[in-house]
Amino acid sequence: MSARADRPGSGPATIIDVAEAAGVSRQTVTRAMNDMPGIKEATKERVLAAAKELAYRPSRFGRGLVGHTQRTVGLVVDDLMNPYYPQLASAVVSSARDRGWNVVLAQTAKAADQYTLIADLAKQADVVVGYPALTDNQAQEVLAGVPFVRIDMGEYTYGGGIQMDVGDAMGAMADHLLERGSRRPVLLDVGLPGFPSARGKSFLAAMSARGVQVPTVSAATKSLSSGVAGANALLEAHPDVDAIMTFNDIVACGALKALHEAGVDVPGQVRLAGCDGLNLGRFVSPELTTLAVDMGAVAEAAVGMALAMYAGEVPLQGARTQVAHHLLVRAST
Amino acid sequence: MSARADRPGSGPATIIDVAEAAGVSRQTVTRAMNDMPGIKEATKERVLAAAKELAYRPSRFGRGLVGHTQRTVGLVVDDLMNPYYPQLASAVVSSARDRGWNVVLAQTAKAADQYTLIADLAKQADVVVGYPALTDNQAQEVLAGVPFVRIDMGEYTYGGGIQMDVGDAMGAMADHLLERGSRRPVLLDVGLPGFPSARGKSFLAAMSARGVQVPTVSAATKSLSSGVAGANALLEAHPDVDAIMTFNDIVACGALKALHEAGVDVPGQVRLAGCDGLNLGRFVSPELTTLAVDMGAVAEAAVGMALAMYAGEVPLQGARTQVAHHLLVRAST
DNA sequence: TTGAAAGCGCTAACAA
DNA sequence: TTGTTAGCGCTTTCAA
Repeated sequence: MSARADRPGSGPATIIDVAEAAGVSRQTVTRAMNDMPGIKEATKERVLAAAKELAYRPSRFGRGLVGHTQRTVGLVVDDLMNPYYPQLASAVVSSARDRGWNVVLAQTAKAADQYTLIADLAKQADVVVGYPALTDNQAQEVLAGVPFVRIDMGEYTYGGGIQMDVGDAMGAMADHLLERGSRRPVLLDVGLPGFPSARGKSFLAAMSARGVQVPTVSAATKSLSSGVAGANALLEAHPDVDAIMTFNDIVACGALKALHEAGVDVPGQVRLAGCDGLNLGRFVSPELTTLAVDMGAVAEAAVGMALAMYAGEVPLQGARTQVAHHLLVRAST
Repeated sequence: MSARADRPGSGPATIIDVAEAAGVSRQTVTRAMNDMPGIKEATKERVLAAAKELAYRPSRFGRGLVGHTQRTVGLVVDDLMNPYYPQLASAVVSSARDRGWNVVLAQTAKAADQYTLIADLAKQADVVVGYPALTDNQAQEVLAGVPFVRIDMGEYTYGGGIQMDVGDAMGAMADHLLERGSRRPVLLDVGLPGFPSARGKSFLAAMSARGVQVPTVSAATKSLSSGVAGANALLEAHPDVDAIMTFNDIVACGALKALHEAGVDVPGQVRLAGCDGLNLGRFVSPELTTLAVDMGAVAEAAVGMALAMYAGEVPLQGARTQVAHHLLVRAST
C-alpha cells in the first residue's frame, strides 16, 4: 500500500494508467510529459491533469532503458567527516554535473564490508572514481569492466589514475622555510617510525639536497589527535625546533593546537606547514601554509578520464594524469 | 565506438550476446550472473567466461525495471565546502546505506540553475532530502509527488520536515555563560542589523529571561570572513565584552581568528561560543564550545521519514520531527 | 494531431 | 538442469 498509488493495491501509476485516465494513448502521455511538439495544448493539459491526479512519476528505469542517457559516476571516499574528502566530493559533483552526469556517493569508513559496498556501487554506476580501500586485485574483481579512476594513485596500478606528486612543491617548501630563516626543521610524519611516507621522504630529500639533515618524529595516524600527540613528542625530542613540516593539514592543525597550548608562538618561534591545501587551514589562527592541490583540477581530470574511458576514447588500463601541488604561503610560516 | 563493446558498432554487450556466446538461454545467463541455484557449475563457468570476454555488465535499468529494488535518495546540500554539509551528508549516506538505499548528491551553490538541478535530481531519486534553496511553491512544483523532507525546516511548510529547535539548549548556554562569570555578553548574529535570526532571538530571549540585556552586532553573512569582520566591529563597539555568542561555528571560528589577532585571550578575557556542533570546532585552539546537533539523529530522522513517506506509511505533507540541540562545553568558554 | 507497433535489457514463473 | 514465455514502463519509429 503506497501513498503514491491512488489506485490502491496496484502500485505506483504507470504511463498506461495515465493514458486510460486521460482517454489517450501512451505516446500522447509521453508527449505531454516531455514537452514534445505535436500535441494539442488542450490534450496536453488534460493529460497533465490526469498525471497529477494519479501522482504519476515516469519510471527512471523505463526511461533509462530506452533512452541511453542517464549516466552516473560512483564516487568512493573514505569518510566525509575527514575535511579532505568533502573538498574532493564537492569538485567531483560539480565536474560531473557540468557534463550531465549524476554522482552516487559511497563512504567506506563507516561500512561494515567495503568489498560489498563497492561491488554494489559498481552496479549502480557507469564509472567509479575515488579512493576505494581495495588492493589492485580486489578492485579488479569487484569492478571488472567498470571504468575506474583512482585518485592519488600512489603504488596502485589497476585502472586509470590521478597522480598527485608533491615533489616539486616540496622543493619550494624547503626553499621557503630556509628563506624564512629556519635552521632546525623537523618532519612530523605519520606511520611507524622508520617507515617514512612518500611525502615525508620527499621533504627529507628536498632538505637534504639543500644541505639540511632533518630529523623525523612520527604521529601514529593522520588524525587531529595524533597530530597533537605527535607535536608534543616532537617538542620534547627537539626543543630547539624552529619549523615543523607535517604530513598533512589535519596533522598540522593538531600540531598547531599542541604548540598553542605549549605557549609556543607560530610562526614567531616555530614555523608550521601542512599539506593538501584544505580549506580548513584558513579556519585556524594563524592560517596554515601548505602544499595545496587544486581539487577542481583533480576532479576534472578524474571525471574526464573516467568518462573518456567509458566512451572508449581511453583504455581501461594505464591512463595517468599528473596534478602538481603548489606552495601556498599563508600566515603560519 | 565503446571500449566496452567487444562487438564494434553494436554498443555494450547485452544478456543476449552473452547467451549466444555461451550457447545458452538468457535465463541461464541470469542464473550465472546472480549466483542463483539450479545451474551446473560447468555451465556457470562457461557463461561467466563469456560474460567476461564480452565485458558484459547487466544493465541497471533492465534490472530496475523488473525487480523493484533499486532505491535512491536524492540529497540536496548547499555547498560541501561549507563544513556543515559534509557532516550531514556523511550521516545521510550512512543511514541510507543501512537501509539499502543509494544516495545521489546535488550541490546547489555551484549550480547555474537550482530549479533545474533539483528537478533533475527528483527524476533520479525516489525521495529527496536536504536543503533545497527553493520556496515552498517552487518545491511543490519541482518535486510534485516525490516524497520530500526538508532539514532544518524553519518557516517552510511543504513536505515533511526536521525541525531543529535551539531554544532549550540556548537556555543552557545562557546559564553556562553566566555561571562562568560573564556579565557583558554580546551576540554576534548574521544578517541585516535589526533583523535578528531565529537563533539570535532565542539567545537574546534566554538572556533577557535571566535579567541580562544583550547587545547585538551583525556579521554580513554566515562566512568565516564575515565572522572576522563582525568580531572586529564587535570589539570596537563593545570593548568591554566578556563573552560572545555567535550565529554558528563558522562565524565563531572567524571571531576566534579576530580575537587571536587582536591579542585577546579566549576564554581568559572573552568567552566564545558557536552553534551547530561542527567537528571543525575541535580543530581550532581553544576548541569551541557550541550548541551541537546530533547529525546522526538528524539523518536518521530525515531518511527514516522520507522512506516512510515513500512506503505510504506517512503522508507526504505535514510530518515533523524535532531534533534538539544540546550544550557542548569545550575549551573556549 | 494522434495512435499502433516494436523494442530497450532484464528476471520471474512456468514448462520441458 | 535448462529453456520458453511473458512482461516490467518507457520512447522511438511509423502509420493513420
